[in-house]
Amino acid sequence: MQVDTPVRERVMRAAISLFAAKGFGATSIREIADAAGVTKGGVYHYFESKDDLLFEVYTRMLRMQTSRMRTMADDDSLPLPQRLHAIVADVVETSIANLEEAVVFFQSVHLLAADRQDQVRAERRAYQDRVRDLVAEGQATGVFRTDVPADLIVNYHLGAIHRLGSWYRADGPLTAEQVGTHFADLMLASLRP
Amino acid sequence: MQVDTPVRERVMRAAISLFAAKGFGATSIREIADAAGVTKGGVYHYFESKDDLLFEVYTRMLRMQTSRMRTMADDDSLPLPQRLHAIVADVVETSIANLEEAVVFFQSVHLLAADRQDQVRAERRAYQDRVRDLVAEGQATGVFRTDVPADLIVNYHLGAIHRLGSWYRADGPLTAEQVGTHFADLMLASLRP
Amino acid sequence: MQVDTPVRERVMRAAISLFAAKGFGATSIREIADAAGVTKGGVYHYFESKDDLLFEVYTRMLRMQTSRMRTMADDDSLPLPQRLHAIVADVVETSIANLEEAVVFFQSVHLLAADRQDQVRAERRAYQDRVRDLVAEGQATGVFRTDVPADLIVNYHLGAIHRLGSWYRADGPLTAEQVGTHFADLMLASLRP
Amino acid sequence: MQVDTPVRERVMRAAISLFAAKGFGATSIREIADAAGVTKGGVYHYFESKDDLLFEVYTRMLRMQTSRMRTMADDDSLPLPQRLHAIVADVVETSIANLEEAVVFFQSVHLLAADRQDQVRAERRAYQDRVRDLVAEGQATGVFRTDVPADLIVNYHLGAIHRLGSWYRADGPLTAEQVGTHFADLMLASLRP
DNA sequence: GATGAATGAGAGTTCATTCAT
DNA sequence: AATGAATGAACTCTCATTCAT
Repeated sequence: MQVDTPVRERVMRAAISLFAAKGFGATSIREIADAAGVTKGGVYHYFESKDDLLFEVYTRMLRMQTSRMRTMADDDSLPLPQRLHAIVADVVETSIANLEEAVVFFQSVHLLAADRQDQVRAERRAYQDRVRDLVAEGQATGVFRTDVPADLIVNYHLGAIHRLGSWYRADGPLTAEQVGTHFADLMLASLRP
Repeated sequence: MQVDTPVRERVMRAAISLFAAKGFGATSIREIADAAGVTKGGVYHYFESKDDLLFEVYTRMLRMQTSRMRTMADDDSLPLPQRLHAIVADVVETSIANLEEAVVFFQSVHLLAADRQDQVRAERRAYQDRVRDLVAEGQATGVFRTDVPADLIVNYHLGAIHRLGSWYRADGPLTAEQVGTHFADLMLASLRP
Repeated sequence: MQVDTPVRERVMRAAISLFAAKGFGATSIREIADAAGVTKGGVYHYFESKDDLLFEVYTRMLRMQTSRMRTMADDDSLPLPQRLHAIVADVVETSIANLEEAVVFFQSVHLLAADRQDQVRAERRAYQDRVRDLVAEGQATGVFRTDVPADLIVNYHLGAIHRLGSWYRADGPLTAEQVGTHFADLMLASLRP
Repeated sequence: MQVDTPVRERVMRAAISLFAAKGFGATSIREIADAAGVTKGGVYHYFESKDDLLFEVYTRMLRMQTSRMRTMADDDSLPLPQRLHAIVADVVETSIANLEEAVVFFQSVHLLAADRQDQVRAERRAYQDRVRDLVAEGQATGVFRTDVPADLIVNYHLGAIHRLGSWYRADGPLTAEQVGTHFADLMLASLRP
C-alpha cells in the first residue's frame, strides 16, 4: 500500500465526492483530475486504474468499520444487548461521518471488477456474520425473540443503516449521535422476546 | 427469451434483467437488443432513449405500489397497527415478486434524466409521507412510541425494505410471504410504546 | 412524370420549406412526413427517395426559369440591352416569388446524387451560356464594354442574383419588382462601354 | 497530406478541403481523420466537436477579411471611389487565395450551432455595414448614383463575390488579380451617377 | 393508397488507458 | 513526478429505406 502524499489524498477525495454526487460510471478521470487540480496523467501516476480508486473506498470503509465492530463485539465487559446497541450506534455514526464514502459504498459495488467485487462481498459477509452471531447468541440466551431468523434480523437492520446516505443530511434536524441512538433503540426494541 | 411475446414487452424485460444484473450504466443498448432478439434500431422503434427504458421501470413500480398502499392506508375497517402491518407485508411481497425491478429501482434513480429524477423522487416522497402520517397518527393516539421521530422511523423501516434486492434469493429458505410477515413484525415490535 | 395529387404536392411543399429552413441534410423524412400530415411510408409512396424530392426542386425551377429566359432572349422585337434588362428583372422576380426553392437551389446542389448533379449543372450551364451569348453579342455590336470577358460578366451578375435568398425578405422595404428593376439597372450600367 | 506539419493544422486543412468538396454535413469525422492521417480520437484531442472545426473556418476568414477591409476603408489618403475599388479587388483576391474556405463560408453558415451562427452573422453584418457606409458616403457627396438604395447595392456586389467559389478555377484563364480588377471595375461602373 | 414495424449502416462523441518525454 | 498527445473501442442515437399487410 502506497503512502499517502497530499496530492494522492486530494485525488482520492475528489474521486469520492464525484462518485457520490454523480455515480462511478458517470464520473470521468478527466473530471477527477480537474477537481483535484492535476492532469489525467497525474491521476494515473497515483492510481493504476479508475477501478483502483473505487476499490480503495471499499478498503478504507470496510477496514475501519470492521475493526471498530470487532472491538466492541469482543468486549465482554458489557451485556450483549448493550454491546449490540453500541455497535449499531457506532456504525451509524461512522457512516454519517463518512457519508460520501457510504453513498458510494452501497451504490457502486456492482461496478467493481469481478474479483474485487467478490473480495468486498466476502468481507462484508464476514461483518454480517459476526453481527448475526451476536443476535443468535442473544436468542440462545433468551434475551432476544426467537420467532424471527437471526439472518433476516441482521439483513433487516443493516439494510436500514445502508440506506442512510439516501436521506440523511448534515444540515437536517438530527445529529449523527441522535440518529445512532434512535436506530439502536429501534433495533433493540424490535428484538424484545 | 420467448419469440412470441410482443416485441416491446420483450425489450422491456430484457432491459430490466440486464439493468438489475449489471447496472444501468454498464448495460448497452446493444446487449438489450441482443437479449430481446431484435436489432438496436428495433429498440429505438419502441423507446425513444435508454433513459425511457429506465423511466418506465419507475413508472410501473411506483404506480403499482403506491396504489396498493393507498388502498390499505385508507381502509378504516382495521385498527391502525394492523393496517401498517398489512402495508409493510404487502410492499415486501410485491417487491419480491418484482425483485429485478426493485433492484433497479433503488440502484439507478440517480442515473435518470434530471427532470424525471425529480418526478420520481416527488412520487416516492408522497409515498413516504403517507406512511409517515400513519405512524404519526399512531403516536398521537398512543399506540406507538413517541420518543423517536416519525420521519426517522419511516426512513428506517422503508430503508430496510429497499435493501431486499441485495440479499433475498427466490431459492433461499424463506418465501415472500414469510419475509413480509417477519418484516412487519419487526417494525411493529420496534414501535411499541 | 407523375401527375400531382394534392397529397403529393403537400409533401413537396413541406420538403421545400424544411430544406430551405434547415438544409437538406438536416431534414429527415420523418419531419417532412409530419409537416405534410402523412406517415413516412406515405412519403415513399409518392417519391422514391429523399434525393428525388430534392431533384424535383431543381427540375421545376430550371425548367421554368430557362423557358422564360429563352422566350425573352429570342424576342427580336426589343433592342438587346432592353432584352437583357427584362431577362434579369424577370429572373429576379421569379426567384423571389419562389424564394424557398431558390434558397434550396443554391445551397444544396452538391448534395444531389452525382449523376443528377451533372444533369443540373449542365442545364444551369446552358442557361448561363445563352445569357453569355447575349452579352457577347452586345460587345460585338458595340453596345457593351469589351474590356471585361463576357463569361466573367455573366458569372458576376448571375452570382449576385443567386444570393438573393440570403438577404431578401418579403416583409422588407422593397418589392420583388423593385429589386428586379434595380438589379437590371445595375447590370446594364456596369456594361456601358 | 504532409506528415511533418503539426497535427492540428493537418486536421484543419483536411476538414476544410472535405467540407468544400462534399459539404459539411456530408463529411464525417472519420473521413477527416483518415485524410489527416490520425484517428478519430486524435481529431477530438484538438477540436471539441465537428462544429468547432467549422467555426474555426469562419473565425479565420472573418478576422482576416474584416481587418483588411477596415484598414483600407479608413485610409483617407485615397478618394472614396478608389478606396472602394481597392477594397473589392482585395476581398476578391483573398477569397480566391483561400477558395476552399470561401466555399465553405457561404455554403455552411446555416449548419453552425445556433449561437455561433448568430455571432458569425453579426460580424458579417458589421462588415457589410461598413461597406454600405462607404457607398452611402459616395451617394451623399454625389460621386455615386442615388436612385438605388445603398443596402441593395452592397448586397448585390458582395453577393457576386460570394459566389466566386462556384465558378472560379485556379487553372482557368484569369488570375486572382485580374478577377479582382474586373469585379471592382464592374462595381464602380454600375455606381456612376 | 397508405401504414408502421423493423433493419443496418453509420454518425458524432466519450473515455480509460498508454507512452514518450 | 508529471504531462499531454494519441489511441481504439465502445457508446447512444439517427435515419433512409424496405416490406408485409
